[in-house]
Amino acid sequence: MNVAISNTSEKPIYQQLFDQISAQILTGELPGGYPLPPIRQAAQELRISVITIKKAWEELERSGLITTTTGKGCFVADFSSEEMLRMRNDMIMKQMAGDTDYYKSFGLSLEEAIELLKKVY
Amino acid sequence: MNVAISNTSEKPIYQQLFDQISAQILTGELPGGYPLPPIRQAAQELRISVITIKKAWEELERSGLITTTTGKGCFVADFSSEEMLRMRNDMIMKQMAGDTDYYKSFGLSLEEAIELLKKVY
DNA sequence: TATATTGTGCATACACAACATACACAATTT
DNA sequence: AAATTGTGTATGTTGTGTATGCACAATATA
Repeated sequence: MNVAISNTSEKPIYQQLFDQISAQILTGELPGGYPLPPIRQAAQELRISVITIKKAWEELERSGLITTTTGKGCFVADFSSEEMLRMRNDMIMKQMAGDTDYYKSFGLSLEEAIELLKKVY
Repeated sequence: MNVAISNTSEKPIYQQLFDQISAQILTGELPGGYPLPPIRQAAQELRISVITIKKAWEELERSGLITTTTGKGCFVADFSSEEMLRMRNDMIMKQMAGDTDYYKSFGLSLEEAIELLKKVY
């Protein structure tokens, strides 16, 4: 497991975990069937509580990205390349829709948004 | 004052106020010298507490967008068109930088980002 | 100077993130 | 079959930050 959490971030730790792992799953970095580390081990490695790990894992399962079985563990779900690409773009566009609301409130046009995007990307 | 607050939003009320009013100032919708409504009046209109208004106004002053004087009121600061445009783009780009971090975590390229942006804008 | 109007400060209620610990279930070993 | 180990789960507690009401201080104006 390769994640980095920031205690100074304004985002909750469990959401940081969810964001990073869901990205790794949908980019294929974590293949289908891959076993996530046991929550105790993950908690110890990241120096955080078991419950915070569990909350992140819960969100991942709710999104259908992993399957979890008591006594066995948590495993990355299986997807085709097409499914993964579609899910990735869906997640990004959903986020983007909220982001652009903010830009639009300043009267920013699509062309201006693209220009600024090129600058910061 | 023309603002709409959502109690179901995940964003704090004071931040919703800050976002909307700062946008109205930097787009020229609220001209320099324009008097913001007294916090009591604003609180009554929006059905929220005086303190929440005050917190939003505080952030606006901290950003240099308004000046506030006890006993007198709060007034929109004076800016040239160039200053306003620059401040607007700065605020948007600052926000955009955080937004793109999320996109990049999915391995999204600039070209892909622009394509998706066109779809959702 | 008196009075009304404005912003400010303080103590509190509430929601949620994060925590330590104890529990229940499943797989493996003996 | 029973014990043991490993897994996720549930309970209760603490801390941080949003939002609140009410009393106070400073300013404007008559």
